[in-house]
Amino acid sequence: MSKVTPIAQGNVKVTRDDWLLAARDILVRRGVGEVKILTLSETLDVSRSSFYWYFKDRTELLDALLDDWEATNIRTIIVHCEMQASGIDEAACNFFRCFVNPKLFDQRLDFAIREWARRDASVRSRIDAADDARLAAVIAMFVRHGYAVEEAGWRARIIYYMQLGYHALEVTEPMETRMSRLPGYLRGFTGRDPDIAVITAFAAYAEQKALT
Amino acid sequence: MSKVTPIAQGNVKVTRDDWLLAARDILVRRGVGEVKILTLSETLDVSRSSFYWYFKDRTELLDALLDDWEATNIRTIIVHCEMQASGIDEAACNFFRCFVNPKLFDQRLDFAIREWARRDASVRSRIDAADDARLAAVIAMFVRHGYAVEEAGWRARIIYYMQLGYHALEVTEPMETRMSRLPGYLRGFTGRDPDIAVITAFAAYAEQKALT
DNA sequence: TAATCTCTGGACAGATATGTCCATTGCGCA
DNA sequence: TGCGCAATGGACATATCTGTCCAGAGATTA
Repeated sequence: MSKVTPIAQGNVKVTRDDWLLAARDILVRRGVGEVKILTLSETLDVSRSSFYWYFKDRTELLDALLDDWEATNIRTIIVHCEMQASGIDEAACNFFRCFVNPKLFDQRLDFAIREWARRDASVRSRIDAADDARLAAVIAMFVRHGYAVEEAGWRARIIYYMQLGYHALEVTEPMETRMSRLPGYLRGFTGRDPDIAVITAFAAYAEQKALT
Repeated sequence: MSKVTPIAQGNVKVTRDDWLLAARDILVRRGVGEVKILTLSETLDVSRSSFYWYFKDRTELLDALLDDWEATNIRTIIVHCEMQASGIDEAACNFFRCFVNPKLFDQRLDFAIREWARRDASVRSRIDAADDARLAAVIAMFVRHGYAVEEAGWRARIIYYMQLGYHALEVTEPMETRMSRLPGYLRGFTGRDPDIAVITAFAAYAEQKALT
């Protein structure tokens, strides 16, 4: 009687995706090093051996996580840069909206991968390729709106770096505080989303004429 | 004869600082998770027990690394922001020079700490405090050069984020490539240092009048 | 020379991972 | 109802890392 239903409450089967999701959660919150089969099996309330039915070994799981990341965080940015837009301001807003929407682009996942890359050369080269591809898309966006390639490359780097740095901080201050820091001439834009602050910062910058 | 001189070549004593330096090296290159006493003892070619003479346990070593980081990477930025300067451009250059000089500010160490913070709340609060202190110094710099507090806070964030993002990428492209991407009107500034590119980018931006 | 202090090596115990093997459960289907 | 297979649990072997204990090597000092 003490072992009637091992699959107690949920009675739902643990799928490959469950392992993957749990792993991704740990990856994001604690880093690759903490993605351990033992830990995952405990959160899923399943024995470790079950893992080896779905995956050959830990490496196969990690590879799947990388693929998952590429699907989420690369294509999205590129697509958003290529969206139809009437002017550079609108185009830039497309870009930033995707960067800022956790359903489209998971910045914490992105940083978890960056950390991972520091100790794994193959991951390093994959994220380098990702950065290149994204940057190329942003550059193309500027070029499409009339900037010379040289100038476009420069501007693309400024906003891309700025956006990464913004996320690197994992800014957690409440919306009101952040809003109150905005200069008056930007506050009109900020009704919708706290992170729109970054968008408007760039939009204001982009409005400037190139220096000569 | 097989064990004559255990302390083979160097014959130099392993000091507490040796442990600390080795640990810091691993921390920067591989992350906290890889800072292991066993690994360190192997690189130092000494038995593990020696470690416990200098440190109570692994935690004490990690605490020491945190203190080391605070001494290196916080005070420096603040001091450089407070340096005497004739105008905002010169002041900003002071700020960026320190950010860019690995002897004054180790950005890889900074990111290693950020990664660590993701899985340790106490580290999280220390790096949050560090970011606050640095940002406050940059804001003060702008204020000292005539910007209103609100505007200063805004500008400080833009350059601080941008600088972090620049480092997040661990940019490794050769100097010529990077230089060739600079727009002509900036290229005049770039004789001295590859990373001056970032400085001039900001300097150009800072020259702009506030929008109204 | 002898006593003392600093530091190190090696043995031991215990915690935490990974991966393998195999018996067994329970669901879908003939 | 019973068969077969997808999926799981539990035991086992092994690796890696931490921390403790203690004997003892070397240098320093009395």
